Amino acid sequence: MATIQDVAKLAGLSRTTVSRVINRHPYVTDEKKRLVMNAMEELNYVPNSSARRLRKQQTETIAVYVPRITNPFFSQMVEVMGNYASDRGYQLILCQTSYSRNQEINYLELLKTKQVDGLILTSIENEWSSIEPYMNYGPIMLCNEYNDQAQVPTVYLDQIEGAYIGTRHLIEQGHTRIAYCSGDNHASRVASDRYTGYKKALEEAGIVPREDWFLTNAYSIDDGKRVFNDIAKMNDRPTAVFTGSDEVAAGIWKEALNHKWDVPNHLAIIGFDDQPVADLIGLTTIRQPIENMGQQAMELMIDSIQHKLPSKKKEIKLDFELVKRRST
Amino acid sequence: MATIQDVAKLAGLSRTTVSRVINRHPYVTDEKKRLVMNAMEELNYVPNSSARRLRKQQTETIAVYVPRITNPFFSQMVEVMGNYASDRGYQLILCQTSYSRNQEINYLELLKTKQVDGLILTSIENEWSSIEPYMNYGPIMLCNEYNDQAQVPTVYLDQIEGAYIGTRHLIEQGHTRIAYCSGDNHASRVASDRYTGYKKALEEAGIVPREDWFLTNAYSIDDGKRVFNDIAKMNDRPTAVFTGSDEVAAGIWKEALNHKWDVPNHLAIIGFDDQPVADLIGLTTIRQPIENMGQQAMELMIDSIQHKLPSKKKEIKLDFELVKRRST
DNA sequence: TCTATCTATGAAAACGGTTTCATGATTTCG
DNA sequence: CGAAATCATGAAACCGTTTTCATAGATAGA
Repeated sequence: MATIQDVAKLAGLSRTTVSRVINRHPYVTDEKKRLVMNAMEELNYVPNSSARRLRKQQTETIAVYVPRITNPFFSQMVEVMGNYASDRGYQLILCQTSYSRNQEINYLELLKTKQVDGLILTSIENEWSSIEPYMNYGPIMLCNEYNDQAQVPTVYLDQIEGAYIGTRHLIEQGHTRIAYCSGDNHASRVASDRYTGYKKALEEAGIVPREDWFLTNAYSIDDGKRVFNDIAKMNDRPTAVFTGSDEVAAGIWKEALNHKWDVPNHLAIIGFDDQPVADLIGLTTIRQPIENMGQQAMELMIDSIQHKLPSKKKEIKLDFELVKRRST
Repeated sequence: MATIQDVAKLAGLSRTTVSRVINRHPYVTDEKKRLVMNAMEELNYVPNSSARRLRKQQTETIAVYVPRITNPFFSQMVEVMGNYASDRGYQLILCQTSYSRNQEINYLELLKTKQVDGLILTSIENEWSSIEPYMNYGPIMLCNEYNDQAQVPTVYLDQIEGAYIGTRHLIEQGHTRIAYCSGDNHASRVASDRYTGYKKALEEAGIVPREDWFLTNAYSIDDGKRVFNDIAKMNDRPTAVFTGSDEVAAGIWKEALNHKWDVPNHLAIIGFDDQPVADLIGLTTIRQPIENMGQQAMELMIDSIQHKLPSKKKEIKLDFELVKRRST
């Protein structure tokens, strides 16, 4: 591999001048510039990025944390983030925490060892106090997830509102017996806020939330199937169910079909996210503006890296949209 | 940030000895080792990865190319690759080519500039001759995609066989009027081989493939919907359709339902991949062992980086499985 | 015309590690 | 007991850039 030294020699100039050409510094005559360009071309030279990183103390790489990339919500997020980063000359390192606290902490070392310039968390597994110390080593941002203690830029949706909209919709459809079904991540405000929004809608309508219709630990299609069976076994059943994701909703519906239940007449189901599958099967759902979120977060991150902005709380709140289909 | 020099000073030793401790070299007394450990602890020291990369000439990072991460086939692939890489201490850089030749070439520079130790291609947009020169800069591997000219390790499935199995299944169900529907990437053998397999099954059964039932450019759910409408408009219609992905199949089915067609009686549909959505909607499909492929590819890649194996053709062929559901 | 500023270039330092080489102490072995 | 091998450590070179500093010529302003 040719080095900058080789180029300098061939061009009959110093390393410094070659470097100036590469980095588009002023004060290089056109003639020398041409000499350097030709030499680079001839040697098929490209600057070594490790050396560059070391000297410039920056990596042009950003880490994005997701629980699992196979979750369509997160893969959509990563898609837009990756494309936007690429447009601005940044690489994206994918960190899958697999819902594991340890894995999350492991990956945080990336920032400390200067393998990335900054990181974007789309979910949090640990208490914020475990994450905060890493803020010394580079910018950290939240996207989707949010946290009261975190003094960092945050692009998010008001999940209270999202759940409220969904639950209200069910109430407007005439339901009063509405179950609630979600994942439960204690370090995450997303889950608790949704429950708050759900209760708010119920209470406004004079309905008392029932403990036995509070179903947790549901993330996947399979979890949805299990949830359906739990509901089917109840003596006193709900007529509608609010879910925390389209996958779970799809699982419930699928299993309901297996048991010859009619959706929405025997059970109305509302999903969350508006993933492609929701349109496919006709699921009413609450759309999250994923593209918008992902792009804004990445934009903010790159800006704060490039302008070395001090980290501070800055909230960007986006809006939900109810998408009515035939499951409600 | 503390450097190795700071640690050395605090421990009263040389940089060399500190480096030895970090890298678990032999020939360091337990006492000095302890001194170094304490100093590192006290200074909250971690080695700077850029410096390390520069000196060791390796990055412990691998690039994975996919067309789009939102395609569930590829997100599953990336999930297992990412997890396996992480287990072995490697990072994964995600490169989305967006089906663009330019974008693919852009990303290839990553290898040349030594930002990654190697790269795994799950699809190819350019002619192999455009990619080959980059083999000088580090190991390249194929996973899923394959190419006759590429003298590189390849983990793949025999797509002729996959399409053959699917088409045979349709024939065994009594169909003789079978349409073919897929994407069309000319640089990829996946597409052409599938068509070969399809024709092989037809010809064995004495059926002549029909040009007007050869439908291309189908990748997404929306494409599937379009394809259905194309079929519906035909005067002389097929009774079954072979598709190149579960998404496309799902789109066809969805649109068929909209038009009150009965699947499989009016139109039998077979998908490809066996993604979660296939189980959800009851789609017959051809399962690809994605986890297995991804893991084997990543394993091969890391081994060849660590043992500096010379790049050569080495084919690992895995098998398909037909999953029968109610769409056929 | 003289000085201040701007332009153009290169030598050397710096980034923060790892590896090579040299050296002395200690152990092993014939 | 002497030579060879092994153990333990540090100085210095090295990885390949960018940045700082120094220098000199050209230009502008007074």
